[in-house]
Amino acid sequence: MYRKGEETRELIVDTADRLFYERGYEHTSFRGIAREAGVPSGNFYHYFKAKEDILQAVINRRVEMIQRQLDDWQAEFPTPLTRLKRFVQIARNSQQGAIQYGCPVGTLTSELGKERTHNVQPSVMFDVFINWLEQQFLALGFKEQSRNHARRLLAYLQGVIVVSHAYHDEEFLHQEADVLDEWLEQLAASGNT
Amino acid sequence: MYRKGEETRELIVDTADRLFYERGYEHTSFRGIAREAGVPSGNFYHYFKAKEDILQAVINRRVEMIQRQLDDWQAEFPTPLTRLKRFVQIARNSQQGAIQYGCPVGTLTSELGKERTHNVQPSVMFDVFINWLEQQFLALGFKEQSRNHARRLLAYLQGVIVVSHAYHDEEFLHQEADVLDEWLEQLAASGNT
DNA sequence: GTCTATACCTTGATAGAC
DNA sequence: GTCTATCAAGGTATAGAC
Repeated sequence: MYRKGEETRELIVDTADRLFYERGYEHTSFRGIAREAGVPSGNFYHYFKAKEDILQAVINRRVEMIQRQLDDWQAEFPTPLTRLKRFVQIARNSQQGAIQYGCPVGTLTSELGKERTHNVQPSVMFDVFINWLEQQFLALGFKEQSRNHARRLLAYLQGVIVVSHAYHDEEFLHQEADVLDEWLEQLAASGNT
Repeated sequence: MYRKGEETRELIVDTADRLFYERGYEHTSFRGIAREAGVPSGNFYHYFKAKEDILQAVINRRVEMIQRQLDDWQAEFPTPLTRLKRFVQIARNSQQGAIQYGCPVGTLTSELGKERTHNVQPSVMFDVFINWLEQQFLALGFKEQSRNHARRLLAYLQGVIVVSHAYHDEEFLHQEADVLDEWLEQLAASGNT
């Protein structure tokens, strides 16, 4: 049963999520979110008493969406290799966003990592990916190396997006996604034996 | 012949460089730089008429320092392979900074890449690295693939630093530096034949 | 729950005395 | 060249009428 209040709250988190991605956290103001969402800034503090609370809500929202996406892929793709390839496919699909704004998770994590004062843990977004990737490598037959493979795959993709974003270079993004696909196929072949 | 003014200007750029790294560009204020440098904020505008001018000065300074470093390595290490390995060594040496604040070049590039209004090009810092790395791969016998190898090496290292920074994990940084060293040795062996 | 008005602070930037 | 005083704008945050 949704009241008006819940809808307003969701609208605020939606808008904040988008603006944090497009402008960065520091560069996004309370008033900016309020303006963009069409919510009077005074009304804001009924839902979030500090800017950091919105940040936490945005991170929670992203974690949920990522987990939902990964669960869907788990059901949709039959083998670990096809699932891992679907993960790499993220880069190709989100090319517009990645080229223009970088990775939503990576850029926010990098930005917040500089601050020592706040209490949020942006790395939980990475955790969801790494845990899921680890499961795929375990299913491929890897043991204690699975987590390393998972982190390496995530790290490589992060680096590729950082460089592609810096140069606004779609071609490099696609090219390296192909390289990753090849690497996964070789790894899958060696892991099964 | 250095006047007092030149020294003050250098002090400002030094301080801004450090604070942009430790806090990020948006999170660093004019007054913050002035306070930290011990220069009255009013005096500031004698040297830089806008915040973006300091940013440009900091980027120029970093490009010069990177180029000087790479020139030194070019003279100090006799073979392309040892030079490439020295590049990877950056990650191991700068572990404290990389773990705490991320890569000075990567984080600034990611942050500024979101903004569409300013006129600075942070990717020039990447250019210096990529051009130098490309020369090393060319010297190893690679042809048109050299630039790709250079970008891939840089991208991988960027990604590793992003993940290490997110988790404050020195171990992953060292481990992946070892992996990169191995990759370089294999590549060098295949390139010479 | 909603919205206006506003308090209080810091920001980037300037004018002008020394 | 140096420094104080100050500006307008925008930041986070709050009080209180509806």
